[in-house]
Amino acid sequence: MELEKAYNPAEAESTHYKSWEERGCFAPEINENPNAEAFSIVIPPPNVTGSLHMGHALQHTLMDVLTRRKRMLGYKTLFLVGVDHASISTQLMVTRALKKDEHKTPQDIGREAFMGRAWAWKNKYGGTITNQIRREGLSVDWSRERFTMDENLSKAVSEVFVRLYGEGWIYRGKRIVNWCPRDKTVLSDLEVKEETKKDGKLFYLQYPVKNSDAKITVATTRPETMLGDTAVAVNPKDERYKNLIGQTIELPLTNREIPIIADEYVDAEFGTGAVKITPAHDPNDYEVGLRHNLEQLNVMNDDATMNETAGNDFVGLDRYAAREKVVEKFDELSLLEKIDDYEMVLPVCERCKTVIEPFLSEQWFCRMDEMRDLALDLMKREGAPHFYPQVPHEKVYMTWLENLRDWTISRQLWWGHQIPAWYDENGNVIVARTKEEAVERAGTENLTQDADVLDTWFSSALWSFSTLGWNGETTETEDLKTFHPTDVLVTNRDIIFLWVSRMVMTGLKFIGEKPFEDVIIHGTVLDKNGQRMSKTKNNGIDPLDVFNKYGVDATRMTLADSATGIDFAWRDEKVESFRNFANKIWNATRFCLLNSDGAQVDYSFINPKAEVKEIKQTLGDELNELDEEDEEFLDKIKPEFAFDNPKENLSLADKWIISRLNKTAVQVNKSLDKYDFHEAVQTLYHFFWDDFCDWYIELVKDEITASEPNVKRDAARSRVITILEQSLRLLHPFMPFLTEELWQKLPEVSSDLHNDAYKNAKQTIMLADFPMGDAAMIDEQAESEMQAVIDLISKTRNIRAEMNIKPSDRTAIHVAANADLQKVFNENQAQILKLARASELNLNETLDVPRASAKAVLAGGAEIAVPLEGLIDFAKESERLENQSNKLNAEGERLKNQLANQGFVEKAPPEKVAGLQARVAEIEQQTNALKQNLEALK
RNA sequence: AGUCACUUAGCUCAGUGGUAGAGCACUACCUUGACACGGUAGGGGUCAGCAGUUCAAGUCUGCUAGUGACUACCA
Repeated sequence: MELEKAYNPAEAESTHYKSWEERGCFAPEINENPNAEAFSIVIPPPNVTGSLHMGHALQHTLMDVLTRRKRMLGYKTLFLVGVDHASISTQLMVTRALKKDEHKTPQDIGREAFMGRAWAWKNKYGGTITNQIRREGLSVDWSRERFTMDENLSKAVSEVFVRLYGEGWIYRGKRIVNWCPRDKTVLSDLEVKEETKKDGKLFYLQYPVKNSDAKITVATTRPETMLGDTAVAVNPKDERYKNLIGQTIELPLTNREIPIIADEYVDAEFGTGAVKITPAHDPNDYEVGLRHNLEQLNVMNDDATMNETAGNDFVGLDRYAAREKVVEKFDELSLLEKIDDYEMVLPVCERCKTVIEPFLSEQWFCRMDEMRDLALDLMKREGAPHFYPQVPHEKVYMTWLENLRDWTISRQLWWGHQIPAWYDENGNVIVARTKEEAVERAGTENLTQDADVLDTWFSSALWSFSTLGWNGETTETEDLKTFHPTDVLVTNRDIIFLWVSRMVMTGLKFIGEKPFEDVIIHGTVLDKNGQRMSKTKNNGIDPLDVFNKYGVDATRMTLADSATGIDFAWRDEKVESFRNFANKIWNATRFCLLNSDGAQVDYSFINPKAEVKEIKQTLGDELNELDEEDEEFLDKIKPEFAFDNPKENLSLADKWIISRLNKTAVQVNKSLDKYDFHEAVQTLYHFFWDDFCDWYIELVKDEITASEPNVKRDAARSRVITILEQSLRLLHPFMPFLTEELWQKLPEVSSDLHNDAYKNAKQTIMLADFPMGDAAMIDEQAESEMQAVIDLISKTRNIRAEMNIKPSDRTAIHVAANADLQKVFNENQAQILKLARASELNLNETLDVPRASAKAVLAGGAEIAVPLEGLIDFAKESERLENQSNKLNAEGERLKNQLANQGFVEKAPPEKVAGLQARVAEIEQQTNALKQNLEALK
């Protein structure tokens, strides 16, 4: 079988996902090992109205990398998927559609009909993001897909509400809240953002003092609220106003009289030092009002138009129109002192950017003091959840908890979980799980349910356990026992408060345990100019476009490579480089497959433990009780199985690549265990491209491309294809599609390489054993010998390049080296000749070459010379040697200075000093050699 | 205002005490039977600035400057 010349991602992406899903590979049930440890992760539920953006793609990639690796390692793995109901945005969309299609408002059709439309909308359009999740290749268990408004999850919401109410942690009250006049609902503090308004104005209004000619001037940015003023406040220490305290203001435009009061809250330095107090329309004024027993005059409707209380002149006007009119009237009355330009910051609705109106209304609140203590104690007690990176997130999280205020949980919407509270004819509240329960408790059928729904985050807060079956009634499901607490949460820092902290609190409160061990907070994907992506700036990058252009795997690699916890600017060039990497993997495999006749994938030559496993299976139980490392065990199996010692048949290149492979596997596992995705990607990239493609394949090329079949050739083919197979496994969590596509094309993988937990393992790489790497297979001697060979080849190539030797011209290489190195070079002569384009390799103790030679020094005291009669440019060669010499000298000087430092020699660790001394000796030897070579040119 | 992060090659970023790294871009050569989405060999950085701790600082401490984020307040 021959592969196409270049990797075409679309093909692989269109077939494998379906096949994985159909075979049930994503469900934990695929794991048939009854003793398997569990690994679980829940997706931060995206909005049902949403579509995939780069932040999702990043987050999802990281979760999938972790999940796929754990699954391959034999964990019983659950990656739970689902979306939340997004109360506000869904309601907005459905309302918009209703208006467009039927010219009706929600009120026109009523709550029940509206809910019908909303569900229909959800069923029709709500699948956008879930389909995109399939496109990303996420190995999520679709059989456990959840929605926050599922029956069971809704039941959990009611249960939690009822219990918290019962304990007095939920209450109803009239407070100043953040009101969005467009959505006509209250919002929590966290859903309010700030916007700077540069062209704001500060209005100075004069209020006449009763029975006096005096006027007191107040400064305000919102003159229309003066219609609801119920006092003017000054600082008690402010000498200017001391004698006015206790007097009365005749409030213009109204026929009301309001007192002048003293309150510490007033900053005498700001504005005029006198503040109008509007308790119903400002949170600070509200507090002042409570302290002084002031009336709360609400002058607005829920759409921010003025109501009757504002007076006949203003009723029905929008707040901004009312503002103009108030200012006009003050001007007419000559009570407008002045208008200053004033830059100010306005609170706006996070979703629709409408300016928030502080509004006095009756809402449901969740008390956070005791909830917060649960989370604080957990951190103090066991440092959980552990944030990655710990700095700065842990501190931010703790500080926020410490200053936490009560949470407004009701919303004036229909789409969502209707608050499980009923009112009887007398207005008594009955909080119950169901209407039946409420009726029973109230003793009457005549009950009205609270019209409001709960904040979407209230249900998201239960996500870690409601998704696993908890609903208050059922509290111990198999899934909860197996998968809770989840292992790790991957999310962005914007929702540490909105979601992470609340999940911790509810988890502790209702399950009695933390919802997750670790929390990975990833950075934000910025545009190429380092700006945040936003709809208003229209600088967003659609992950789907990137998938289409470069492939899903390349995108995943890019995101994983960038995941260091801090923000990063998106670069198309980077995806391009990983697209190239995917193509490199494709072509390396293509080459191996072109030379794969007679080859088999067999791990035994690189991992004796795999052999042991096979032997154990053959010999049966008697050996299973013995430790594999035990000498008795080894003695017992050796004579029975006189397998060749495979290591003795291996070339230096083989030993070297086996060592590199094991180092890579060890490193990748280590990196992923500490959630260092960047390190894992870099390790894999350089192993595959530099070690495997640039060196190993080149070193064994002649051997595996031999046209005549023979045992040696086929063994070499097996080795190269096995290394390749192992590499694909290591890459699979990052690049699932490409690796599956290629893995399917490899010769059959021997059975002992599969994971016992999965009966489907032979059909898919995603259920193959993930290579852990074996420290015993790391061969430092082979690595250093190979390094010498690489050094020899590279230096020769350098000479050839610098001297402009045509690629077709072969040159001789003379090497001076010690006996050990000579042996290494001699054994690898064929490869050296090929890769250095040399005609002959002369090995000696010393160099004896014509003057017309280019030379270089190697590590370990070796030197090389390339005779270039008629080709050498002596001036250029001098310059080249000079350059090398200068570089070495600079380093040597630096090190010698360090060694000359008494303090260094005395205080630095001895091995450091010895290392430096050795390096200095080598540099001296090499510079001497270079000097002699230079002399010889003259 | 407070808290925090960031500042390393032209660009995007790794690198937490011991000889400055990667990818892209750049230069030269190469259409060599896996790959031009490629190969080979190169050039390029007083690690924002200043001071300190240390035998030794890109790395630790303090200050300064710039950039960004978050929290609170803003009559």
